[in-house]
Amino acid sequence: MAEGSGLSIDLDPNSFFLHKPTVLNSFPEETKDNNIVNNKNSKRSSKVFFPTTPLMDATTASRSSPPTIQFPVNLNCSLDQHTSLPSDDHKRTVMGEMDFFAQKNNKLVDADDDGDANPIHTSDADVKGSTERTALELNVNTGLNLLTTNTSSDQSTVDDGISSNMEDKRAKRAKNELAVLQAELERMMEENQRLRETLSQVTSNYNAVQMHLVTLMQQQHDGKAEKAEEQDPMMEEKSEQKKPNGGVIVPRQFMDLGLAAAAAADADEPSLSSSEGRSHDRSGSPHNNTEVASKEFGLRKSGNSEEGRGTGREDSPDQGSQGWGANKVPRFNSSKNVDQTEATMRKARVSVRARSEAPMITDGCQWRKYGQKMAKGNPCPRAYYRCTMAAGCPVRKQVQRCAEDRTILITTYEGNHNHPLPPAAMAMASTTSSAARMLLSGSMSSADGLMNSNFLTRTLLPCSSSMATISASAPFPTVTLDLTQTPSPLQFPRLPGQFQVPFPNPPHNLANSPAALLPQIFGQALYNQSKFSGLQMSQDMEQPQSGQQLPQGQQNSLADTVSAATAAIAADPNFTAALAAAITSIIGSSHPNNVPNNNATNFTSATNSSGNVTTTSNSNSNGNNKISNSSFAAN
DNA sequence: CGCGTTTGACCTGCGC
DNA sequence: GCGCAGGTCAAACGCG
Repeated sequence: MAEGSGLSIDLDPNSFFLHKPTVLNSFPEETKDNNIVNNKNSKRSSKVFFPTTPLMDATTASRSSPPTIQFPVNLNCSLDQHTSLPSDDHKRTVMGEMDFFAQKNNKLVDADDDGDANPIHTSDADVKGSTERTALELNVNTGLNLLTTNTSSDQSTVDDGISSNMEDKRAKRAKNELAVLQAELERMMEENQRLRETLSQVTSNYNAVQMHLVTLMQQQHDGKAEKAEEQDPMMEEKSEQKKPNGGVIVPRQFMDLGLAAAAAADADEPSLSSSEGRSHDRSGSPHNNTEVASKEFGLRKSGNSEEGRGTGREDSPDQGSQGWGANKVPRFNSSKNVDQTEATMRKARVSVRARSEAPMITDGCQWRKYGQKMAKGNPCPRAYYRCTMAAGCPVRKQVQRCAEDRTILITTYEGNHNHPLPPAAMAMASTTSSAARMLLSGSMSSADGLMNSNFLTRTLLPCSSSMATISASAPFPTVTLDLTQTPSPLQFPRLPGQFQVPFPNPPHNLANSPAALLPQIFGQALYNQSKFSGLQMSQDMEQPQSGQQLPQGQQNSLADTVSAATAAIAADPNFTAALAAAITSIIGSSHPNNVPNNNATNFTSATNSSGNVTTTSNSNSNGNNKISNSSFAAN
């Protein structure tokens, strides 16, 4: 699939979407009503899983933000498929962002008008007309072949006129056709070649930037390390003690954190090494594969069972007294780093903001509601769900409507699934997992983390419009994928310290929009990015840990990647952007040691899976339930 | 009757 | 130490 770098892309209808039918309740606003509704619908909703919603077509795609980059790719063919839906074009309310796509369409249309059904025949005039096209495209379209073809055709026509011999005509026509085909073939080859070049160029650029980033980080880290050492000799001693190397490797450690996270997640998990962190380990839950976060929750759970309820708290287990603050300011102790990373991972969250009236986002997972509370500052109750696809699955999610805009569903995922996920769920899982991983990769220091994340995401999707934010300042490191229409970064109040990740899509209603795919794309892309980022460039990651990474996992990862790429293209109106994302994704997966998706891959650590459910019934008021709610009173 | 939701109670962490 | 808030548990409840 990765090889699929090929341009053929299969749209996977199984990607997750918001799914109306499955929805439980509509809006929290209808509080008590919701409760009732929920109850009634609950079963159904919970049981509906892999909804196959029709992929959005070009229609939705056209909504993307204005392309900031034009990818030197001749999208004619692809576009034709997607854009050939006139009805859609009409229906869709074109957003400003569509411009790019519109242009494409226009171009195509123009071409058609010219009577050249075949791009190859595109005349020079056409080429000239399309000022927007990239040089590459121009070249392609200009068609060397065209010359050839034309030449031959011209000659033939002339000949025909002269000779007036039918057979000759036929022969010449055949020749012409052949020539055309050859020309097209040649053109395709050339185009292919260009794409490869572009790809390589992008790759090289990426690497360069990455290296630069790493360098900067190292420098920054060095500075911090020095300070830390100066301030806390004790720490230094400890670190020395624990470090075989004597803690000389500070800079590297920093980088390893990301790795550690990955490694911890990937490797530790399965092997269950015996370090303290693992003490909480748990359980009998099948740590099958690499459940990165599953650990987290698994820990929590098993921790509960083993250590008592109190320990169940995610925080306490490994870090002892350290709170999140500790996590934010990582120490440079190798073993500790790992632990901390794990802890961080446990707490890392991926939040998805989706504007949708649809009560539910079908993410392919099964959820069971285990609680609901009124959260401070939000009239809408927050519902707590836990993944029930497998016993002991640590993944949980919180669903709450945005107080400011109740059409927005905020779903927050925690943990990694400890079980195989269906394709539909895989997408989201990989997304969230990737996001979380990315976040963690930069969680060492909030600043760095943010920078990294931002960098990664930006690198990934240079196009614009914000879709994701990363907040290390929040109680829990959180990556927010904003799938709501967010043309302007300022639209949503952002926490200080948040970075926006550029996303090309202005999703509208997740239920039917490509927005649903964004997280997937985002995650996958991020994941891939992170894989290659210096942060997680560890061998651990790149070289599938023996036994840890199942071949199948790799396959899955590839599949994931491809699906993500596909989704990106399918969902994103801005094809160039989508293509860029796809390529990025492909690059990631095709990387030498293509890091198997720790997450997405098989059962692994797919961190989160998601689905939004609006819900609500109210019930537990926050705070101690002492403050009785009206609903409580009812009870 | 089984399963999922509801919801009051409980636990923990944090800030004052 | 107290209160608040977030999160979870688990008995009760409702639905199919």
